[in-house]
Amino acid sequence: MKVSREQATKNRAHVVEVAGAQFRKHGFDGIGVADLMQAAGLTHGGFYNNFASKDALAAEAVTQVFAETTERLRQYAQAAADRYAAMVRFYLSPEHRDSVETGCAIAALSQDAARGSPELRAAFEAGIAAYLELIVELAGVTRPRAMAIYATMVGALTLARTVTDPVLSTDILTAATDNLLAAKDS
Amino acid sequence: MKVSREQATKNRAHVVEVAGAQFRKHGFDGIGVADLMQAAGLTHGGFYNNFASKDALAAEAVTQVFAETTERLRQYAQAAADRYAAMVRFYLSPEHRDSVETGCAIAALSQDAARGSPELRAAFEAGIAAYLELIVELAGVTRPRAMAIYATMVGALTLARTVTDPVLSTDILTAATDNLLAAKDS
DNA sequence: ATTATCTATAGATCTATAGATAATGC
DNA sequence: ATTATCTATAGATCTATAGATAATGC
Repeated sequence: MKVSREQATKNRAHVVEVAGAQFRKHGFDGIGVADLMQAAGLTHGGFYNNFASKDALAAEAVTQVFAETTERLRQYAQAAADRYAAMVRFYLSPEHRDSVETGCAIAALSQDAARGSPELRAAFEAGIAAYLELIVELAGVTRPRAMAIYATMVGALTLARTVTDPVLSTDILTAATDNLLAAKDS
Repeated sequence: MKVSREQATKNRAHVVEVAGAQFRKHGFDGIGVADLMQAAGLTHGGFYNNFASKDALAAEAVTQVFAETTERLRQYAQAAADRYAAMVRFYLSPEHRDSVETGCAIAALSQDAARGSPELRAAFEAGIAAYLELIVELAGVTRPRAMAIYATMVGALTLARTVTDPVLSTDILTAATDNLLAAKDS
């Protein structure tokens, strides 16, 4: 049953990748180690050879998710004429709302993270800092303004995912988008 | 061990009250029925005479929390000269940030709620609708603008609670407050 | 020989229920 | 007699570990 060292490294990375999606989808407490490993095609016993604990995996998965999502957003926005508008529209799109498992870690997990371990919170804090840098860079705004923009995007996506009425949900996304685009530097 | 019907009614209400605080503090999955009942001064076996399930209690507690928090915000803002500014400053105060268990249900639990039962989500949806009405009333803004204001407040509070650096946390609250006050009707 | 992965399980949860108990309220 | 609350427990989780297995890589 043993695999090559190279394959083992790939397996480990795959567990982190799967965990990033599963945690966002189900929440940190909504998915167990055994189910995570099964989703990655492994048995749960092997987990602790690769990770010190479920919490350590969570911190690692969150770091990975931030790296992926900020890079994706950067690529997308940099190709657009109006980078600020592209960023806002991308973040507040119905597609992002309907794709929790591949979307923003903050919008999916930050409330649980705030109750989490120092390690987990540190991973989020680093991700938030990088995200703010990205907004400053893409939108050409001040750091305080980037904070307000980020807050509006996170809050709107969170609200849009909480309500069940599709009209209200879309209205929230549209309202936040319109307000952000109308007042870029306010 | 039996108590009067009157006392039983009080006990039930007390469980809902305690649950509202404990759920906000620990998350829906972070506190069990036995611990909730113990915090209310009862044993966990009696729980199911009063509630159909833990989820039913969650929906009831959330409804109660929204009623309390919106009423408190209304009272506070209506006594101020600038109701809009009072509302924003109240919501984005360090005191609110540091009082998860008595604060806004959305900022504490909405991400878990989005993964929850239809009953739970319905309780949140009604609370959100009432909150938007309150903002429209207090701030005298349009409904779309109320959505953007609410989104900014929820997102900023969520971010401020996620980071561990107290300076960054306060900066986020201040940035969101300043932006909202500078652009009330944008 | 080393080690990546497996099976199996310990120990500690959790939700929900069954049945006993004892005070209320007809 | 009714019923609010209690004790005790069933059954299903969950995290983490112990020890076995078998393929890699010296």
